[in-house]
Amino acid sequence: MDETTGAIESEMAMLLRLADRNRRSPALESTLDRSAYLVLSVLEQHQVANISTIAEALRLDASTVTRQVVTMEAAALVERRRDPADGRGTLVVATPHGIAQLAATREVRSAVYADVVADWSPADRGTLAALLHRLNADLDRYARRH
Amino acid sequence: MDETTGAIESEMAMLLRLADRNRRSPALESTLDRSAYLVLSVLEQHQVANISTIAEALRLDASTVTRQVVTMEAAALVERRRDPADGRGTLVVATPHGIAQLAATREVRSAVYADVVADWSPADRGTLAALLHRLNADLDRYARRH
DNA sequence: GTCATCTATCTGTCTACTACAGTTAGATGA
DNA sequence: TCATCTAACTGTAGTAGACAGATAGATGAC
Repeated sequence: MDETTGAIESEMAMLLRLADRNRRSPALESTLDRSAYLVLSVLEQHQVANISTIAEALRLDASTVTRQVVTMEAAALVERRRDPADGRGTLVVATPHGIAQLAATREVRSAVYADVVADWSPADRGTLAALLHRLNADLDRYARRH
Repeated sequence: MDETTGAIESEMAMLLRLADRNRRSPALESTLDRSAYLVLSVLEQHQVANISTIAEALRLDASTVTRQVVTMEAAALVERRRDPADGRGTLVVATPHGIAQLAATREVRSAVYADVVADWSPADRGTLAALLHRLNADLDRYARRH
């Protein structure tokens, strides 16, 4: 077990804590909560998706996605329709309101991170973004293998 | 709003999701959960700490720490005593069992991350650890300012 | 010394997020 | 056409956390 890996682990533990704390930052008040934000991000890429596609993209249990989508439908962020090609399936699409909320939330959240890394050099920010991207890919691979 | 900041934001959103998912990885079964792990990490540095010190270190509400510590006491991970210098205060110390569990949990969690970044170069791992450290410091500053 | 005020903790209550087990309705192949 | 498979949904439960209010102990001005 090398030093660096231990450091990554402990930084990650603290990062998760602090990022969770940030979730309740006043800046994010009246924006989408994380689950709706992620579901709409998936819909942005797929246009239309069924429950299992969303669950798979976010590594969530389908029952979790069902409930999130039901809540989001009540908030008029998405619409649900029966899949004409498969009567068991539910097709989910973002509403214009959902799309607008996604954009607004993304704006606010990005502004928060812009503030957090305000005095980083562009090069460091680029490196961070790249390493996080790679880390996500590897975490995803790990989750699939286990 | 520059591109890179937007990328950092979306990578962070996904990172939080995937890391949360990892929390339930079979590898972590029968190790400390995140809250106990973090509380014991704080105690490792302070030896003895009262509730507010722990809350402050982890940016948690004191009521949250109270409950975590009560739970941990029931699991024999910590002991609580009345502060002799201040009858309102509660001093918390790790038990030998708590210390052993912290070490074991750290081992397992580090091994998971070792697996995740297995094919990274040592240089890239070092860069990741350093940038995460810096990001944590800046998130912490952000949380304090807002 | 005593009282008003401050502070450390604890309790009550609530929310967000998620999983697992079990049910149901529709699809599908022998 | 029936056994089986599968997509989604419902019931239930657990973790992690906040905020508001209660309580008991500390402290400073007088």
